[in-house]
Amino acid sequence: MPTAAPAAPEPSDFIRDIVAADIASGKHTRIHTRFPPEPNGYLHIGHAKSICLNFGIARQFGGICNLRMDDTNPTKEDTEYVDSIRRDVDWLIGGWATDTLGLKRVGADDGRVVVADDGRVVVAGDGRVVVAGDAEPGTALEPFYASDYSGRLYSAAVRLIEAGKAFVCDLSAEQMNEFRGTPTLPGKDSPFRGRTAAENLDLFARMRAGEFPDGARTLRAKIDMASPNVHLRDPALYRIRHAEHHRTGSKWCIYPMYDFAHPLSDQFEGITHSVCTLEFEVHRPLYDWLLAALDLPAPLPRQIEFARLNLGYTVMSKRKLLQLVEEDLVTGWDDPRMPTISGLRRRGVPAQALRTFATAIGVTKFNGLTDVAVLEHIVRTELNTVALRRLAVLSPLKVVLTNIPAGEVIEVEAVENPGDPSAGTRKVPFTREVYIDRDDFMEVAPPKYFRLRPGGEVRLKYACIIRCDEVVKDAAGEVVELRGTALLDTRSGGPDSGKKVKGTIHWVSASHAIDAEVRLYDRLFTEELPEKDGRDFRTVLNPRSCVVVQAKLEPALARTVPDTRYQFERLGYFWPDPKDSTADRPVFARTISLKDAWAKETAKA
RNA sequence: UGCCCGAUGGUGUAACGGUAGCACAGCAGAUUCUGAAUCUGCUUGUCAUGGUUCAAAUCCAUGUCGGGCAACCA
Repeated sequence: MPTAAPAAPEPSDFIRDIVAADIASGKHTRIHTRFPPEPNGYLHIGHAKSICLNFGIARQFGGICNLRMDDTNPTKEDTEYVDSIRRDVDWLIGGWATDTLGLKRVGADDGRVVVADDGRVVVAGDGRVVVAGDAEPGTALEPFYASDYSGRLYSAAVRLIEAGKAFVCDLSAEQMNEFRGTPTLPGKDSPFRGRTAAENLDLFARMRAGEFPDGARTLRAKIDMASPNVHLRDPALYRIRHAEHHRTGSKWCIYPMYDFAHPLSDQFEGITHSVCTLEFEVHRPLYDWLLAALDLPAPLPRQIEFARLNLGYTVMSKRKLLQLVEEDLVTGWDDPRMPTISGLRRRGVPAQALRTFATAIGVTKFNGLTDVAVLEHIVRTELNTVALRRLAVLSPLKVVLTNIPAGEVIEVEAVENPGDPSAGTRKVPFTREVYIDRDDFMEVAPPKYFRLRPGGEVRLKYACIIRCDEVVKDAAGEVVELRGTALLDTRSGGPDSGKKVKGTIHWVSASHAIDAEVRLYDRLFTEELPEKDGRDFRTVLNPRSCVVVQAKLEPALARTVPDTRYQFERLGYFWPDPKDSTADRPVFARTISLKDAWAKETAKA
């Protein structure tokens, strides 16, 4: 295994500045963040940014980051998503922040996370360690679930009612919309706003008991219908939903809203910094109001917002990704063209590359568009250091080297990784008949073309220089074969090995090559902004986002090592598709192409 | 047009009242048994206008532009 890159300096951003200041001022003596996805879709690279931020902060400040399923809407959530989220988080932070992953003992619920005398985080009243890295071996751990807090959330709502700060409202959804006013016009008080605490308590209990149908009543905060912030205009806290919840089953028929459940979940878990995206900025006054209204003890969690990731040549919202999946525009959530974490993983992108990317793009409140070239560059850099070099021909053109006797096998030595001598070398068979890529031969070539042309010479990497003597065509005039001479004295290590030619190309021995399907992935969309000016992103799908070819590979590729990345020399980084590749029928996926200065040159012309 | 937030090269980000830096992209060259990698060099920026100050990207005011907010979603 190559040694890890030297430890990068810890990142710095305005959120980490706040965290550091809160420690310096003594406001907090420990740091606790959380990553709270709703299990209604797969995680994508935007979530990766958030994961790296939240776990990165925990790591940097010796704290913990809880994984919490924000599952307060039974109609949208599913255990398939819970499982995928767990997998993706484990993979992304594996070996990096696993020690900071906050989980809880399976079944432990309604537990307040507190710090014990020895500094360990435990669930109060339970006493069990909940940090994954600290857990006793064999302890079954699971993420936190907002739905586990149903009981305590309900109690908090009751207290709010008792304090006269919440009321049961009989307005329908449409009526509530009318009463809310508009951003420019103040709203009107609900006619049910004046109900007594006793009446509210009774009604809320009956809501819970299932006496009313869906939508019949809500529990609302009593704040200010004239507030310029519409989220403060007596927002709904609980709604009636007679629905099966993926976790609590039919135990509850009332479910808390995000604005009610989230700040309280944070507080229950002892979260110190609740980091979320910009669209929740206007919710922050409500977040703070709720914690204050319940008179909860300091230090209270603080919500901080940052800009979500926007990446070129892709779409990012769960809704659109779901659409791609449901309309079979891709093969699934883990299609290697998807910006999902599972898609990127299957594509062959290392977790470390995603982490490096998350750090590289920074954290601010500016809503920008990140150039996908940054991601591509980081993936190449990461792979370049670890990938084993291999020879592979994607579009084979046979070359017969007439001066090599049929049946003779010349073993040439090839380096595994030029940047890592310890990776060693391997033998590659070189014979009379080889395949080269069609791109590496031109019958009529421009002056700056360095590869093979009639009468020209080129070096076969690791072997020797060859000369093209004859071009064989079929009836249609297509080039079907080349015949040439191997200049054996120019062999690597041979007497004329120092001879210079402009070009060096890759090749495989025709008789030794193995056949394999190779999937050449490219950007999913042809436009950097798929939805620019309101256009339907489906109209700019890249028809060449997955090009499948039958390739000829050097024999060493018959045996691949799990989790190993390969560079097909001069082409790009590849690895066996973890789902579809078998020993009988190898399937390789291109993670990313190599930079191609020649392609750029020809594109200019 | 009510409230909230933001604005630094093409893109993303740093500079926390004192030399506008870094990365990507781009361009030019060196090197190369990968037209990769590596190495050199270069181009390009503080939204505008006022104000405070010895000194402003930074503080203040106004404007401009961009984003967010009116689910019983999160």
